[in-house]
Amino acid sequence: MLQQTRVAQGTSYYLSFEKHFPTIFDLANASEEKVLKLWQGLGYYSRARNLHFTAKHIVNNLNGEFPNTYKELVKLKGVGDYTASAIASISFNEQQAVVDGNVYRVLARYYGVDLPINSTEGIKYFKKLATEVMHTSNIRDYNQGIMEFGALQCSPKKPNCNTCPLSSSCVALEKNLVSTLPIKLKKTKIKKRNFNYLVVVDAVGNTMLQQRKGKGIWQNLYEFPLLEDEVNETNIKELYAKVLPKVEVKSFTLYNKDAIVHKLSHQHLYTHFWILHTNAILEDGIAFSELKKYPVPVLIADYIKTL
DNA sequence: AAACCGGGGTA
DNA sequence: TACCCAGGTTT
Repeated sequence: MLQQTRVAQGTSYYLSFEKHFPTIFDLANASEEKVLKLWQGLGYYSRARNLHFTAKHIVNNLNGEFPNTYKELVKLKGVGDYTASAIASISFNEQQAVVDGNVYRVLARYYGVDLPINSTEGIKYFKKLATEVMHTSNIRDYNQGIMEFGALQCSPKKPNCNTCPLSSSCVALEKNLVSTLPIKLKKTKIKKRNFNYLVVVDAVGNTMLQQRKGKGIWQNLYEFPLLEDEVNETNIKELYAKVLPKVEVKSFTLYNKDAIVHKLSHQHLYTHFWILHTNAILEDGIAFSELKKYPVPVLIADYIKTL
């Protein structure tokens, strides 16, 4: 749950999961829709699907017994090197060094390592370095300590070098490289997409949602029928049929003139909502008051709130 | 190796 | 605006 997510952001979700799923059996027996609903707003939804998959795997194939070694943990879907190391060391006292974003920063600065932390070579190098320098006498406290040190003392911006107990032997501080380390390879270019959501209102005031399938963002979450084209007041009358072939629409109303820009880490979504009134009665219509039961992206949840 | 996958906080 | 977050999986 905390992968690429601040503790402060994830805490309320953790408490919610703990309450709804007190045991791994409760999680395994839940529907994916319920798991995604409770995850709504946290992002990186594959984590929720992987968590759910792994809960079912442990219940059905591992006799409900949680793996207790790094080697077995890292086989679980959604569990990589960091998570396996964290669980193995903190929960089971196994000698495994964790390397999260904090540890990369502390090690890169203290030892003056300029290998990119997101390169294949860098990942391998830092794991080896972390393993060599770890304190084995109390691995669980050491691992949590170095992560906390990175979060509070050796922070990404404006680290507290003037009060740092390691300042006398920190290579980055000596060479004036604190602000340049760690080095990270450039991220990929952000793509722009045009989203046009069709909010149907039928004769009895119901609307409809569709579930996102296949690859791409927001897998298995719900949204209004989507047109990903350049849509305007004129061509909407033809284009809508691409997603709503069976619905006869009597009026098209653009809800927001200026695009709502929803920013993901790798995509910017320029979004328009269209209200489509129809005299028909939708077969799979949903009352607007029922929309809150469905797991939806923040973009959709924010729109529903404004209604 | 590079791309993909969210949302929010911070300087 | 740019960067980062108790990363992992897929292409």
